[in-house]
Amino acid sequence: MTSFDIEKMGQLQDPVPRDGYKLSPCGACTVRHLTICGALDVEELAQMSAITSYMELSPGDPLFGEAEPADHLFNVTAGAIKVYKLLADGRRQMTGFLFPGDFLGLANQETYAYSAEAVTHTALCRFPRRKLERLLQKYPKMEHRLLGMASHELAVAQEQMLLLGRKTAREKVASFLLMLSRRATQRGQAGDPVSVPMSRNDIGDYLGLTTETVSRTFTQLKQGGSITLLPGGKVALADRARLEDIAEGL
Amino acid sequence: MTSFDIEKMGQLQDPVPRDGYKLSPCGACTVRHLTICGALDVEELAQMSAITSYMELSPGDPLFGEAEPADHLFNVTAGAIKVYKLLADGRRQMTGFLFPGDFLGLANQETYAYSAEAVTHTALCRFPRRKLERLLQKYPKMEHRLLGMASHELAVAQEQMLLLGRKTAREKVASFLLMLSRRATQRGQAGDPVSVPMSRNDIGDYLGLTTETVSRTFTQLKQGGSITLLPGGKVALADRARLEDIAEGL
DNA sequence: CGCTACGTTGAGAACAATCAACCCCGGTGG
DNA sequence: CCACCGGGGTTGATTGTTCTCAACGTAGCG
Repeated sequence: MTSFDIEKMGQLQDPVPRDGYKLSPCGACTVRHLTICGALDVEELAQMSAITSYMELSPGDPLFGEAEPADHLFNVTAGAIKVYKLLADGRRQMTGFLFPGDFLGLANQETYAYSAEAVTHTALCRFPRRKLERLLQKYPKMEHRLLGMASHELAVAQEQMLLLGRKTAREKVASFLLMLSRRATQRGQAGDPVSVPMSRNDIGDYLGLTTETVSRTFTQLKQGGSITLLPGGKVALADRARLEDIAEGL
Repeated sequence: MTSFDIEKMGQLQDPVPRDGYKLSPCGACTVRHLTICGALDVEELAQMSAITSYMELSPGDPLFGEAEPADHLFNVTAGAIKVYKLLADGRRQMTGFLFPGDFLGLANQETYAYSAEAVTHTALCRFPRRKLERLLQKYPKMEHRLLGMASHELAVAQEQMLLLGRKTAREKVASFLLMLSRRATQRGQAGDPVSVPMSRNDIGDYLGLTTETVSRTFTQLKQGGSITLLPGGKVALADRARLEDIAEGL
């Protein structure tokens, strides 16, 4: 599915208000302040709108693949995207999960360095790379904002390296749940029962573990009283302080 | 040691030519094209020079620590820097090794997100953050270049996540040696015998392994005919094609 | 009403960690 | 001069966390 379908929005995690949506979607965007568009004045926003198209993805739909021409950049407005790299034999490393307000598609090369695929039903804004670059050139403020976002991504990536290289399974899972909770809070969603929309297998590929180990570790944290597993892919952080300690290796 | 000492330069890996060094060091900089300074015209370069100071570090000297105020940014001009994050109990994850032409100190926060320390005798250019930011504001071209560098760092970080999360010890070490070789070539140094200036322990902390496993894996690659260990911390890539295959998991 | 995908749990295997010994080299001081 | 010391590197024996292989339960869907 690549066209914008207002009727489906009701199913999304973060429904966008209908009022004036088609004419000025950015004006109604609830996650604008989180992303590159948050830096813009009215005129700039109008120019962004002019080059933006909208799309939706169903769970499992690919957004783009590694080594494809990097012709577009995207902003997630609802749902969740997973981003990953593969080895020749199929081993997969998730490099990130993206939620509303997150930006993706930055590529130094002419091709994407990773693949992206929808986790849930997802809505995105799409910007043609060439046109966005012209805009960045015209409005250095936007490029400045983008640099800030890239710096932040870099810090997150380094934190993830620490997790992958040096944390135990238990520490990894605790860190993961806290990360999801913090990010949900940042975009104004519930941080305590936290929504965990991705599969155990996806989580494993994000944490450098197998499905089975993730499952066992959830069970272990549950039996230790740190978390409660709720229906609908929700997890209650029964003892957040304890989870924080576990995540830090204490 | 924090002052620039021209007499010591002869000991460095990448001696900087003396001609006109003190007056216009940037003009003589051999790694300028690799970094932010490569985008500049004469006038801009003069302004960069005006805010730049120079420093040297001996092996083991700290450059800055995690959570310190991020008051400066740096450019490595000779030697090697290691960058790492720590867990409370001392577990360490190296997030990168920096060589001549590499840039460090980008921080979204007011504090550094990691620690940096010299591996070998190292020379750096130092830029006060505030002053550099003013320059970036004045010359958007510089900020554009910086965004390109940050995007590249991000791609490198994702590759490293794939390594940490999904590669075996053997694949990690092969990937590491090839990475060192490629980067040496990029900055115009020998790519085969490749210089490996850091300790086994540092390598382990970079690859998410222990010293012993790194050592054993070197031995194994040596006995398999893929590499030869040379004196002076050099490694010959006896069978590069085979190393490439190993690194990719084939 | 099966079928499939996902999650959980168990048993055993494997890879890397840990604990330990030893070597080599360079520096230091008797 | 040389014995001693300490750090880094290598190798060996053993342990242990996580992976692998396998079975089974459950929920959603055709």
